[in-house]
Amino acid sequence: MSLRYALLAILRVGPLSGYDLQKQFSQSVGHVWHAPDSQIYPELRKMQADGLIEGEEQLRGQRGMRRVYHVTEAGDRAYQEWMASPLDYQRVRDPAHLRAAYLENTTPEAARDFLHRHIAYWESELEAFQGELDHIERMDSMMLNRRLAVIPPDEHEAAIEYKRFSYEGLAERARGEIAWARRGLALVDRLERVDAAARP
Amino acid sequence: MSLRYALLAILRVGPLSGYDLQKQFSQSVGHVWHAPDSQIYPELRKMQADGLIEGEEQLRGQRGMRRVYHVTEAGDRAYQEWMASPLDYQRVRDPAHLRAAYLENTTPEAARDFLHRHIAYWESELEAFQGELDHIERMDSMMLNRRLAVIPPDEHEAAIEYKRFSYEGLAERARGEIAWARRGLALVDRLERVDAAARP
DNA sequence: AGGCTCATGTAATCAGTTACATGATTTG
DNA sequence: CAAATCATGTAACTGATTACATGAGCCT
Repeated sequence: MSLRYALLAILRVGPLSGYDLQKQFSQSVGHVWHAPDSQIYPELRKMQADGLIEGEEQLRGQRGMRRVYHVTEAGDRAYQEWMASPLDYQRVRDPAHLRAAYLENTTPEAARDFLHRHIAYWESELEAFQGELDHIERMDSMMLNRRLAVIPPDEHEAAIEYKRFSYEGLAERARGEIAWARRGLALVDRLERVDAAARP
Repeated sequence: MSLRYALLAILRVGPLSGYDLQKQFSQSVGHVWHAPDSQIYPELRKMQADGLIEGEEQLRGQRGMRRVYHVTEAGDRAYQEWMASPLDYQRVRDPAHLRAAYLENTTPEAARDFLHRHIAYWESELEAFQGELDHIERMDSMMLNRRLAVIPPDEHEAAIEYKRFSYEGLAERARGEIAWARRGLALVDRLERVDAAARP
């Protein structure tokens, strides 16, 4: 149920159309919370029905139309309440560690393949996180600048630091996953040697 | 869709009733993949319909009944195929890092509260992982011993080592989250001091 | 007799994924 | 005029959550 709060967080900075929101999502916040357009549009409608946001229809050209949403007072309150409420941690459901726990059930080749893919996946994630951190460092993140434009200068540091804090946490997790999978590869090698020694 | 493979992984070791399976789940594998009984029973029925497992009705006392499932050849094949196929990484959806990225939108108190809860959550997870690692170390894990009983002795080491590998990865992640949240607490403090200095 | 554990589910709902569907506007 | 991008959705399905529902057997 965090989707609506993710949307509110972005909309609070300033009104956006569903389309623009979706773009922002796939960039910045998308690294933390993915949502396809087919989920965003209906959710915006529901949020409007719940009074959290309001949509304003704007004409684009002759017949083109777009709906620009802004956060209502009730929406802002709901967001604040969410920020101050305890997060509900959903139960673990970790396919990678599930598979890792049973790697002896497959061939060394399949085990290595799994671990190589795990490394590739987290390396690409890490690259994305690093990219965001670079944006923050160079202050050219579209999102961040939009946000900084609407808050007083003495709050800029906090906005920047928390964003960095969040992405550094993600980057560290990615590095941890990569290091873990590399140790896994070493383990596969070692067990294969043990196995070869046992049956000459 | 990993639930059925998690169930197969446990059932492959030996036949179990839905009830026993659920118990095993909530212990060992449950740390990696949570599933409530209301999901396990229907899934077992579906797996039977798909020919992956077979259930045998057993009487318990006069009228009591239990269905003991075992993996079919087709189920074993499906499991092997899954183990050799690339894992599908579902998109990120991380409420904690989402909130962290926007902590400047709330009060220092709420920010600290969030971080304290994050630490408490991951400390309890870490304790569970450590507990499992201790079981593995002392070789008194119910699950592990069940597994070791049905595989040849020269494969014992692999079974043990992969389990350790998996849980060590989880424990490390937990430690990472704790360290990250502690740095977050220090950041909240620092920003509060900056803020206090700015408006005397 | 009462409480615990064994044992098995159904029903309603929600969140998310995938595929499909359509059309206007801008830019080269 | 064609292609890219702007713009908005619907429909079918899957996987997971929550709440409800029931009853037998075992131990004290």
